Amino acid sequence: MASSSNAAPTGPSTPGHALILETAATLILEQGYEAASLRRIAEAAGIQAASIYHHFASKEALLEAILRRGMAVMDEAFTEAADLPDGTTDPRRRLAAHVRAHLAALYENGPFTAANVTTFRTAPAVVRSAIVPVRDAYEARWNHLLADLVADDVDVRPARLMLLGGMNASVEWFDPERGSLDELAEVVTRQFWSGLAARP
Amino acid sequence: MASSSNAAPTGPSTPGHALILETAATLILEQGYEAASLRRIAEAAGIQAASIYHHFASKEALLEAILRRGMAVMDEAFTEAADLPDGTTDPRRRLAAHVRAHLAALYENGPFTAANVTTFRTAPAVVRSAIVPVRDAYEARWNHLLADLVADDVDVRPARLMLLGGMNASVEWFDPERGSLDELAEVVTRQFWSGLAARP
DNA sequence: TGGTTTGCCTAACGATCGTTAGGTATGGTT
DNA sequence: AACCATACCTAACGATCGTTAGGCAAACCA
Repeated sequence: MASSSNAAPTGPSTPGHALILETAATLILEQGYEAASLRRIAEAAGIQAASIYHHFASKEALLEAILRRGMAVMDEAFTEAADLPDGTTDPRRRLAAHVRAHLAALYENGPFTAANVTTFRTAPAVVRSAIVPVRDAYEARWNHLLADLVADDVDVRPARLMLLGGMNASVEWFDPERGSLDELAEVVTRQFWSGLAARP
Repeated sequence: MASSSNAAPTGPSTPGHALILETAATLILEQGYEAASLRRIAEAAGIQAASIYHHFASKEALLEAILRRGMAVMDEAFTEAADLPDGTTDPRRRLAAHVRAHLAALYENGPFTAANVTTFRTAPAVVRSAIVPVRDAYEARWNHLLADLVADDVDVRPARLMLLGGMNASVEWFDPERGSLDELAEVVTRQFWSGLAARP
């Protein structure tokens, strides 16, 4: 294999390149990968469909670039949440910071992260297997975090799946224009950490 | 309007009709609505694409029938879980029964319920708005249940969204052939009811 | 037994899909 | 001034899409 890392090749990042990427991510998020045709993406970006091929080798390559960037955003958010301003070790605080970071990535960084959540499952096999290791790495970071917060003998994987599943499902109902991201993060954290029974 | 209820028209339910429905649900769940073409569905069912139109008016009508049936399955499961054998009123028991029922509907009743989870968001607007009231009714039942289990002044809606989101997200990783549904239901219930902090 | 309905078929329609070939204007390099 | 890569364009390719028209055989009803 040519590379031993999952690092994104980032790409040229010229204005045209970035515009296509952003437009495609928006439309794919809204309509799904198959329904968002290259002609519709091109029209929304103000260019011709064939011009996309100057920047991306295929529609699948375009999707992979979108998903890869979405994962990169989430990974950066996790990293930033990991070093709290003061050297806090309070488990609930640390959890809250990462929850807030994941939700922020989902809603503040354009459609890249959200497209990751909604499109991955039905993406072409080639694309999916290219992204799988990146996904696994991100989920492993969550596993390590959660394992760090609770007793040693707890299997945190089911809890992680529920937490990420619950947060990601919020893209179906949460509107950052109408609701507060901080409130959402607080509700999610409280529910996940203390459960429903402990609710005041 | 012709009807004032959300009841499913059930349909003729002849063998051919049912086979198409089941085959289409499977393929749409696997590949998504757009990617699952009528020709592929027909081939998997052993008929010709045009023959589908003898049973369904359009591809959209086919999808709507699938989603409607999925919702019906979930609704029945909820109803059955509502009357516990003994007249139990223990909140956690009641919650556990409904969690188990929802997960069972997701995994034991073919691809109809799962297709509902994965396909709804990007379904054609006509189909989506036809299903929305059915969805709302189901979610309202959960709201009432949860409100019944906790103190009166608690807003249970965020908790419900996280619970259903977490359970539905399990279709991306849980394999009923390999894992126990009862165990999954127990883990979900415990996590949702008591939170991570209370975990032994 | 003749007529009608049911359940599928073949064949084809126009539209749209991802993709390719080849051209053109622009802007920097030598 | 000659050159060349960049960033788009127009035009078209074969394939596939949802859908329609019309036929044919078996089953049901009179």
